[in-house]
Amino acid sequence: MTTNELTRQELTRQPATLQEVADAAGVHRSTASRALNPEKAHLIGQDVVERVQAAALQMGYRRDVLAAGLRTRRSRLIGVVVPDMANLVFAPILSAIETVLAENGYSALIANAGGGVDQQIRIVEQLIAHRVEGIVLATAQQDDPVLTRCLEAGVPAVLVNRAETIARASTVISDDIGGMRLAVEHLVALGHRKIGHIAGPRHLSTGSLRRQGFEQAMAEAGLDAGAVSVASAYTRDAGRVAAADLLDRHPDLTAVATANDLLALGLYLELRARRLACPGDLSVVGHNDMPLIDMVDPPLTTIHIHHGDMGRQAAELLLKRIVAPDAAPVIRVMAPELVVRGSTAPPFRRVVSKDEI
Amino acid sequence: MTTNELTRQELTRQPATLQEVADAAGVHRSTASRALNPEKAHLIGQDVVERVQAAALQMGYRRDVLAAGLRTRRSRLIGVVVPDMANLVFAPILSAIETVLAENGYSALIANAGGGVDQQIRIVEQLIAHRVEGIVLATAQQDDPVLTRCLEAGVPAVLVNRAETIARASTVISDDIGGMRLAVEHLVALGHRKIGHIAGPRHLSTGSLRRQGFEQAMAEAGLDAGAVSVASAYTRDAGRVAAADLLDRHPDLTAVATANDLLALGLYLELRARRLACPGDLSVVGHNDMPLIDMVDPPLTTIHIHHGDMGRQAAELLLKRIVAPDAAPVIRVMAPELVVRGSTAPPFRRVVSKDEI
DNA sequence: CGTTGTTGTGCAATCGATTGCACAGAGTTT
DNA sequence: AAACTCTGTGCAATCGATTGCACAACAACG
Repeated sequence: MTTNELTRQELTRQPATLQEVADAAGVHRSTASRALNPEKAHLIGQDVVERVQAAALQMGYRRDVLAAGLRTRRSRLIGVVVPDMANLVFAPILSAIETVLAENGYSALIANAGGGVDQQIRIVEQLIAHRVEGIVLATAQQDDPVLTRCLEAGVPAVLVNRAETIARASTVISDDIGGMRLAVEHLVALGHRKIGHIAGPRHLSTGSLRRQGFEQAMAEAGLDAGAVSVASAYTRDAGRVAAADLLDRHPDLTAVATANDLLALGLYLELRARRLACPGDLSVVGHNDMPLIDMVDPPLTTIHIHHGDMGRQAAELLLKRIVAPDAAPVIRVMAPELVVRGSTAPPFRRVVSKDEI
Repeated sequence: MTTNELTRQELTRQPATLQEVADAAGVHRSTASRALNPEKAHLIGQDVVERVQAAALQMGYRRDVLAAGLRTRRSRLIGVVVPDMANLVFAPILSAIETVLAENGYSALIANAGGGVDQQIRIVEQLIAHRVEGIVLATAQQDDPVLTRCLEAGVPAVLVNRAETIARASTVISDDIGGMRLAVEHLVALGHRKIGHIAGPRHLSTGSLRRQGFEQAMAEAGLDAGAVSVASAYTRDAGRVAAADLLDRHPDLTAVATANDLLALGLYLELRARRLACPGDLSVVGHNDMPLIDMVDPPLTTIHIHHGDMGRQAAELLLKRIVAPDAAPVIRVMAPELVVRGSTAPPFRRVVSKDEI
């Protein structure tokens, strides 16, 4: 015993174990376990509960989540997979998810999945190996193999920001079609008729849905939706490339609605290079309203998405799913909002406007 | 046995256990364990190793990190505590940390610690309960109680971005004094003499060090460093408040060096409200070079910090510390760089310049 | 041929907590 | 007084993998 005392003394670091607390309180460790668990404390005599709690407090006891998890099969861990943490759009989503999880006693295991599907699968396997109780995927593609893997493994999963066409899991997304409609309607109301679109990658729901939204809204306005250029990724550079292509092919455009703020910034770059003014020569609408985008020059008119809310809802849906794994998938569509800033204005009537009928 | 088979059949989801793999390969589970561990596979006959690996592969076996960790006391988890994940400065740091950890077989348990010290302590306790093998703190204050707690608990910790005056743990920071010197020297070179400073909170190392840097550089240039206003937090709003105060008290300033890009943006707001032009009436230098800051109007001249590198180094230091816990703390100071954009210019000689000698 | 080494496997304890079941003792009913 | 409930605790198995130690088989040696 003395030896034991000494050892514990030496390694002050080692946290007290349940057994030790139980010994200190003079009860069996099972009793201590129950006394320390609010859900089961009623099974134990009031005085004993207090004695155990006092001992635990005094010894600085902390339940070992690992050990407990082994037995209960509850790790209190949630995996979160994002394509790129450095992408500002995900910052508020992640932040909100983490907050909700923490409020519910969970911790977030966050992983970057910049690489391809194989890397994503590896990451998910890692998460599963850590026995996460659920996974939030912000990386979903059409027929996502990663989601398939989660489903196979029986790990509850929810999708956020990007969706699949067929809902195999609960999902929280923005109304991408509606958002694009807001953008187009705004431009049409300003008097634009020649409106182009810089679309996101086809395999991402945001890319294809927003493009659909563009085409629908244009059709409803009786306008031609032919001026579309597809960016290869949601980056400034890809946006610039797509913008150059679009402007080359359709020099008569007076406005462009883009699928993403970064693409809009790429367009800004290209405009600057061509010495075209925004909104003087071309009006631009972005999508997402990412942080700081209100400070660019000119301040970008864009579609605001409540990313924080999306993250929060995704986390809540996941937690619900964990307690009721067999409920039907829920699709939550968040309404976006148009935020008018300085990048849109009525079209400038060019001198060479005789070619307009 | 058949019952067991059936159960497993029903719940397809349950991953195979080591025991089952061992049974399938016709060996003891300890043998299977060794065969599956590259470090110990040499102890086992070549043919057996192959048989076990084949069985494992075929049954989709994944080592249960929780169970293994219980025995080995290695959770393969690293805690990361940031003040605010939504703050763009931390995005690249987090991203880099996660990448390095993943490369080394670790996962990142990331937690937001927006609240006060008590919340931070709670979070650290949570992390410890999850038996993290190390912690990265991006929240350090002077005499940080959180760090104290980590040290007590014997959990290796490293500080990133913010430091303590006395180095109790390895730290990776930017050369805050040097960075500020770059800013001041740049302004002086442009011809500015009346230079102000918007400082960050005093209890953060970045706040006090950058202020020191400002004062030193001004002294070296033989200028008066009296025009300083302290912001209550690193936010745009706090920056604007401090800016208003500074401009009120020192209407003759021709340039301001701020301790942070967001503070600079706050200053932009205040300038706009006062109908003052930047850089026409006032030159502004930021600090950090956060994402997108090059797109604001005017593009902000700022001090670039290699946040990704900082994150990477912090993660590497932590991993080293885990294998050699008793090595002396290392302080890694990263060199920042001046990035000249559009917010700085030579001072405008005002008409009322007769009061200059 | 007996002894000593090597090599490859199996056995069983262990990590720390949870939980179904057994059981002792007090209180209630017939 | 026997039979029966409750209540509060203890016992021991369990979660899944790791590892020190024992031991068998076989080779090499004197």
